[in-house]
Amino acid sequence: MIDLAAVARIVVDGRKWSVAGRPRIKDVAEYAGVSPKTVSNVINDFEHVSEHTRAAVREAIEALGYRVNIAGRQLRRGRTGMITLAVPELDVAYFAELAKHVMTAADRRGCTVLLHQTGGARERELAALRGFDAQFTDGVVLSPLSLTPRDLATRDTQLPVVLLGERQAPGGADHVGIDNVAAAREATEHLLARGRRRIAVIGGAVRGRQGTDRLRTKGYQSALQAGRFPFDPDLVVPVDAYHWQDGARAAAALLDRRPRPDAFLCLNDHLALGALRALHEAGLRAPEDVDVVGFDDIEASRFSVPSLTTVAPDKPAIADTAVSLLMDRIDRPGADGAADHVVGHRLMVRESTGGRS
Amino acid sequence: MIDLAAVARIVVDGRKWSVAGRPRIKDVAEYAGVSPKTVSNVINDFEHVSEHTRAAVREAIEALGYRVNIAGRQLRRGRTGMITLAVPELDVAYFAELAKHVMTAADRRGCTVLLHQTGGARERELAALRGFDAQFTDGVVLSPLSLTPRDLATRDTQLPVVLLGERQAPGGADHVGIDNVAAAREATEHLLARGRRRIAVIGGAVRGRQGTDRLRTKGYQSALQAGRFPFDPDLVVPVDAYHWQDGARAAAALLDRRPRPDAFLCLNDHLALGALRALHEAGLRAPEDVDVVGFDDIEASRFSVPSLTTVAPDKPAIADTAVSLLMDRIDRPGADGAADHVVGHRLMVRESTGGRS
DNA sequence: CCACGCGATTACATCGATGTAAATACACTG
DNA sequence: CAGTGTATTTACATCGATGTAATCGCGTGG
Repeated sequence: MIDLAAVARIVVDGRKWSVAGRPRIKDVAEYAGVSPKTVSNVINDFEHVSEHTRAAVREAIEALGYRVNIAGRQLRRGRTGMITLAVPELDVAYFAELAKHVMTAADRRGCTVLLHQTGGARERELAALRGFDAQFTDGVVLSPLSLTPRDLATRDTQLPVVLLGERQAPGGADHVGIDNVAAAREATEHLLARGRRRIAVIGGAVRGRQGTDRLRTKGYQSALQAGRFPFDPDLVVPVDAYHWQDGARAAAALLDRRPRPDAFLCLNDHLALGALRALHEAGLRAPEDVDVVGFDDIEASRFSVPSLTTVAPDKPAIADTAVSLLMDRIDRPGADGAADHVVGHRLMVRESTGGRS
Repeated sequence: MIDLAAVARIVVDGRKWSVAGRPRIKDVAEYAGVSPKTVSNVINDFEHVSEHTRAAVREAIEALGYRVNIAGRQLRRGRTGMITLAVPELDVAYFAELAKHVMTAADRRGCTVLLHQTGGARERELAALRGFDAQFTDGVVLSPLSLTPRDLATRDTQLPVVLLGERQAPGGADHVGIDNVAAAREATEHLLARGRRRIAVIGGAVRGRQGTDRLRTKGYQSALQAGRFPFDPDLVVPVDAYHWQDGARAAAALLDRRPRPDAFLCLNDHLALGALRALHEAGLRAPEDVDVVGFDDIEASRFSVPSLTTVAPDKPAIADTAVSLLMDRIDRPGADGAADHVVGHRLMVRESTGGRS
């Protein structure tokens, strides 16, 4: 095959241009009457460049509409200015909202986000730790579901990683999340305070997953214990996934039990919204018959009928902290041990547990 | 500064490795006892490589855990294997679901998706057309809100682009979408068949935006016209954005009118779900008091209370068609005029207009 | 007046992969 | 066995940007 780049170079306005129609650093250099390196120096704010030359180069850049070729820079520098965000599923609203915040945070720091879905599969999470074959990325923010602490311990430590969700292996990698135990405890205490005594946990301890479910279940137990209420393991029901339908199914099954549970602590909002739906189909209502609480404070929870009481993690803070931790790692590779950041959360009391809005 | 690459090269198992800890094509070549180019030939399935050499190279790749450096390849080939998907907002469920499908479709074709949010701002949509400065991407799938046909006409045609949503400029760029006029007409006819006569359009003709709203409003009018019902422009209410709260606000205002509208045709599901919420707050119910219809068939619409009648576009088909069109453009740059693909849609009748599920 | 120092600029090599063209190996014909 | 043709393999240049080290120019102190 022919060398496209060489052949397709065409002459425009007396100058040569590459195929893509983009001027190269060399073109700018010629236009400005300096060497390519000097142009590079101007671009990268090297200090020893005279004001005069700097102006000339800036003008040339402007005139030609030059932009650095990232592939070239990356090849030379080993950096791309791109980070990867890997979440289980984008159509889980929490992750979509989180992604939005991460992209905003990254934008602010002048870097681009590559988004990946893992589907919660261990294989794909491991791929994320490797940078997805495409080592096009300087670092990874990963929200794992199936990763084991061992996976983390044996990972290639060359690629900076920040984990979201449950803290996996202490010291294994930087981590950002809320205090899930405390959050679940508060939610449970809220239900207990409202007189609920048969509180079911929907989404507790998902099979084969190392998510936040264990921590939240722990917080639930701790609230019961603190109030000297009995813990009934049968009330902790696992689900296959964190979607509406899983919540609806689990709730429907629970509503058939006698005595009937009087509250659902759902480990995310989708499950909770599904549970609301199941209540509706069973001819029951929240909060009159059953209280429902969720986690994540996705936008839908504010507008459902009834609106949903939920634990609101500080999503902007999670995103911001994660990105900033990651950038630190990228800038200083051999830095000291892993950090563990806890961001705030808040229980939003809404109609599904007797709130007003 | 020192040359990191040169200095940090360390010896492992008797071989040299680059800083990133990754073997290069040269390392594989040495290990296999062939030239770098031969390794490249194996990687790229060049036909004239003997079975024997091929096996040896494969083994070397395996043994060293080699992976191609995309920056190097991109620099040489001018291709990244990455495409950009630019949508207004990820936390609008429709776009999140669409993104999921686009990523799946791209994955299937062995390419990676860079995701961008435009916020619907013209500036950022234009940036998308340019490949976001980062010319890291081979092509762009863009779901525009504010772009004018003129923007399209004057765009740099070097970068392949596929548009989603409303067809902008015929011939300006490839386009994929549903037949919005027909879809809105069907939805309206459904409401008319149920005896509704004062059908309000929530989200009609958003200010300064060139979205699908105009087409859908047109379909609404055409249904009225076909049934010889009068068209009342006051029933078409614009919104600021396509979020729950906008739908809730618009619906609340409409419910105060006398005579009260007896149906809401909402131009997306979020607006519709917000409208359901407003009904609830006004002590009214769907479908008893007011019918509600949405667009997009997001997952939430199947689980809301009541569940939402909505127009379901064939999202997998949209994503698949868009990606495949884009890949075609990328493979054959100078190809003929722009294509215009219409994919299917279907009215999902649910509880909010008297359906059963 | 020259050596010296310092800031500004440039030549050159390099990052990793691959297209081109040339070289080599190999088989087969006459 | 020379000659021709085909199948494999390789040398080399190149994509664009930048680190290193060398060079250039100019002012200053001895």
